[in-house]
Amino acid sequence: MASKATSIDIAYRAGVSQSTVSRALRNSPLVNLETRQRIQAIAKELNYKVDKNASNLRMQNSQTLALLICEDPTNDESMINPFFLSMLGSITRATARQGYDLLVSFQQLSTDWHADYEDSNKADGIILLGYGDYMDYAHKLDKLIEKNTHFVIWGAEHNNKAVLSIGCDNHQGGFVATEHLLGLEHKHIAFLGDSSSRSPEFRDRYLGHVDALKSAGIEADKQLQHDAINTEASGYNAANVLLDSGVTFDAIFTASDLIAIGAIRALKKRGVVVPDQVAVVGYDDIPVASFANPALTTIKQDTQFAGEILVESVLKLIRGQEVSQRLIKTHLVVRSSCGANVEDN
Amino acid sequence: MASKATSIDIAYRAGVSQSTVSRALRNSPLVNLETRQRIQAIAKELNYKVDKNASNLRMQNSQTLALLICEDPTNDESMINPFFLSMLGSITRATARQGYDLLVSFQQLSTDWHADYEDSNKADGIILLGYGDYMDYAHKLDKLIEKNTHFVIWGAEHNNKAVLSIGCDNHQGGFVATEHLLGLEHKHIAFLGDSSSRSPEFRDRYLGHVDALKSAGIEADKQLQHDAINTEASGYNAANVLLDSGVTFDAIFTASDLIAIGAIRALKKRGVVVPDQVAVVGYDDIPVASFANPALTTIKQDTQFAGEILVESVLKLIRGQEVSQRLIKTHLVVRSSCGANVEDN
DNA sequence: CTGAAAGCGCTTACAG
DNA sequence: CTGAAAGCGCTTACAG
Repeated sequence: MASKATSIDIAYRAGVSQSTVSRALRNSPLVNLETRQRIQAIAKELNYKVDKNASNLRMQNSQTLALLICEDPTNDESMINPFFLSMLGSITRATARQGYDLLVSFQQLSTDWHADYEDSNKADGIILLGYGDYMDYAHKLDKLIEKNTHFVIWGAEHNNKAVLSIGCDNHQGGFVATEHLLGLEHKHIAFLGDSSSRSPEFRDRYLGHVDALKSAGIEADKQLQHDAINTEASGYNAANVLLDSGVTFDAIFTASDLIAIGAIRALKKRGVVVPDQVAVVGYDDIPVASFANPALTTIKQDTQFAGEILVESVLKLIRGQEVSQRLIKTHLVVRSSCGANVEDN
Repeated sequence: MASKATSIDIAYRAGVSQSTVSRALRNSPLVNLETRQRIQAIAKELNYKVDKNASNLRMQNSQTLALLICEDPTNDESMINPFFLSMLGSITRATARQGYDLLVSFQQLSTDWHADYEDSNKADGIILLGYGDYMDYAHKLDKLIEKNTHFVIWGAEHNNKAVLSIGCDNHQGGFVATEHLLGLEHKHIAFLGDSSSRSPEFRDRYLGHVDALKSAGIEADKQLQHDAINTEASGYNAANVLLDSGVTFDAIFTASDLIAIGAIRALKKRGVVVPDQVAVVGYDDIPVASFANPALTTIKQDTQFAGEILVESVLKLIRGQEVSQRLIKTHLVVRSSCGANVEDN
């Protein structure tokens, strides 16, 4: 095949200048309608596509967004957080809908970020997805701010007010989940998940949990909270620690579905029946949740909507428009692991 | 912040020409070592990054690969095939390791492809991931070939020999799965999944299944095969059709894990105990497989390795090197749904 | 409405 | 070892 057609080739065939071709292809009203259509027809015939590198270089933008997914270093390579994957899907679609391309990259928190996408003019803005330990990369965010990078981060509100974060209302999610368990007459509700400021999202879910208890006149018992990171194995371990502690509990609210699934495995292994003896509520509504046994009652985050807001927000940032923090409402998905419903599965 | 530093800024500070800066930054031995280091230090200080648009325009390549994930139009938006997601992870990593960036896009089979990535110089090559109906996009592939695009497609070997495909050995996978069930004394093994040429991967799994039966002296019974596409719902329906048919069977081999999970749900609903009354083996080893109840015995495709081969292959294509079709071996993962193992869960 | 020209920020052949 | 210069393929201000 001959090498790619350029605007000069079209100009030659159309008998006009290259400038006119460029204008016509961008559908400029400056160009005579007839000429414009003729040029567009030739472009189509030659299978011409504007060279993005040339165009971007000239326009000084890239019409591209970068998505950085920062994984927990503890997760093994193949096991990507399913929640992120769901977000990835909706972000990709939202980006495409806005006429942008999406550069995707997975980053270990430990390693140096290739966050130079914007520096090298490969992307106009960056979306950060991370569930991990915020402390570890706080200084990296500072660097981004310093460099005046356009970026949004998914998750809890950040200490640094210059960081724009979009996230689900974790406090509300924790509140609703616990409220649901309380409504089912559970009094001793354990919480499995990190409650420190190192995991702001988990912490907010915990605080929502505590507030729901408080509303019911129950004081949160620190003995019923055990740390866990977002993996099945960690949930399994935390549940065992809880069981070994000998403290009485009739329900568990976990900071994530993965933790819940691990906890259920631990309970089963000890012969504890879910939900009859212990009710379990998870968080995220990952695909596995509905296939778990029993099917997991959980808090659903609307990833579809979240992806749209995330993309819309970076775009606003890029355009210099006003943007603000935003909390997305979550909602409860009742299945059978909480004992409220034994229809499914 | 001041606008981005360019090589001219560095040249000015270093008291050399812009050409020398460019050479120094690419670490050319042509530049005096000392000068080179001085220039690199200044670049670092200024936080300089080569402008990719300018560089790519000049070099006529983009150091970028595009990944097109073509979904089944039947799947709802949020439910992306988990197997693809796993591939996405490994492809992203393999791409990064090779110093390339990855542009990701989801495409409905129905709509027109934005497969103009390479045309517009945004990507040097394309990786196509699709589990769907090959017929539907055969002519789109023809167009890609015609345009001399560098692309690899994941999946079964393609009729058109000009198409480079990399895939797992579906025939072997089907053979091994069936062999395993036969070894467990199952004689009446049903197959759930499309066996037509419209789904070449499913068809190959079916053919492997048939050959394994043949090796055991069993003639495949067409009454035991029912079509299903790659969704849980379709598996559920197919299993019901099978149950309604009244034909005897003691095991089911499904063309995918999602189908298996749907089938198990149908069996449970009818009071059929898995694996005691009917053994089930799936295909893919998606994350859900190990959490299913009972945990799913399945055929694992090594997505890590597959991603690497895929990336390596497009890269070779781009460099004009020799590449050939390639089949990746699969292996059996024994869990409890086949009755061979009741340890887990 | 159209064309000639400048320039986006690089890389590299050419000349020294 | 270094510099001046051309050129990658566009977009757009300027002049007509």
